[in-house]
Amino acid sequence: MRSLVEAKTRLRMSADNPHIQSLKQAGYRLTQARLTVLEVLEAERGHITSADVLQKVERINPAIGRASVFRTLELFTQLGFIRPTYIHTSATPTYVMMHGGHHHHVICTECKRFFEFDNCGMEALTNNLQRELDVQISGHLLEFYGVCADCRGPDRAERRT
Amino acid sequence: MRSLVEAKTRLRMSADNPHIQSLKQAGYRLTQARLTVLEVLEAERGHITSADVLQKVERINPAIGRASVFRTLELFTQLGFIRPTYIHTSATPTYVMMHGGHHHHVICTECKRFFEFDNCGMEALTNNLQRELDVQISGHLLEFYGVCADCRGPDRAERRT
DNA sequence: ATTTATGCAAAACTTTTGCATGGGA
DNA sequence: TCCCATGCAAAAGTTTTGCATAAAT
Repeated sequence: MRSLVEAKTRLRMSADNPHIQSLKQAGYRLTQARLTVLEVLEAERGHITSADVLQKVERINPAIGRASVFRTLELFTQLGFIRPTYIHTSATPTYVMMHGGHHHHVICTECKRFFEFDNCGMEALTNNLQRELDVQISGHLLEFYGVCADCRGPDRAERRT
Repeated sequence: MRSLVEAKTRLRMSADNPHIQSLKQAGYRLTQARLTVLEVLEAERGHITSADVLQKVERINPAIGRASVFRTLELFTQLGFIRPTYIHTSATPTYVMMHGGHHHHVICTECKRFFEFDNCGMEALTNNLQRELDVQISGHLLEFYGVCADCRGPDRAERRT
């Protein structure tokens, strides 16, 4: 009881949080597991592996079980809050926050660092696809792959590693 | 020996296959494991889980081991032939072929069917990102999420499931 | 009060590793 | 011939399940 209020408080009042609103509207209960996972995701700005979520959730509230964390990640994925993507390994995905339903980044294939960006200019394409495929589109993920300046070397030489 | 020739034959002569060329140029050997995984990926048009690759490879050549299949999937990912993406479950990724370094699809979040498309119009954005972030970009993945016509119901009613 | 969601712990999978050996160049 | 890549089998992780109980509405 008291912890639940605390969790809500850490999320800066449920009324202000759009994800909490969505959860409620979809008929899901505001539980500690869900609020804590949400808190962790928002604190990380949404780039985090399941293992990290697990670890951080446990740190905040050791009473929350592993299974609930996985169930929550799946629920949040279904609701479109987050999207799993494979960055470091194919064994476990990295979850990214889908702010406003979309997310864009450039991943360096060498060092795995990533750079987020806005202004993807997908509005026209979204509209075209909706019309042509008759699909009601709610969001998208756009990722670019490349090699960052650091990994290409300090002298910009295009050396092969 | 003989099987290797057979594997190459099934891939319609190595000389014609751009992936085989890339493998060679990068200094990797053309082994049965690699050629067979490539064959499976190309036959599936590149949408396939690791479990499916494992199964199909074993059907073609039972002598190829599990570990080699995973090692090959990782290698192909590094080389940019394929990209792991999350479609059905978080337990295992689905690999998509990155033809020409890129891939685009729309996934129905209800039935998980997907629709591929071309003409993403990413050239301008790619150039901008290369300049602004100083990253040498080699490819991209663009996925849209939505609900397809079938899942929205036959009468186009926007019913909630 | 009613259910939904949970925690637990085991089971079920998936992926990775280490090392001797085979096969490609 | 050389040494990269493999197969094997075990180890290491990760995710899921079943069920009694807690807790959110």
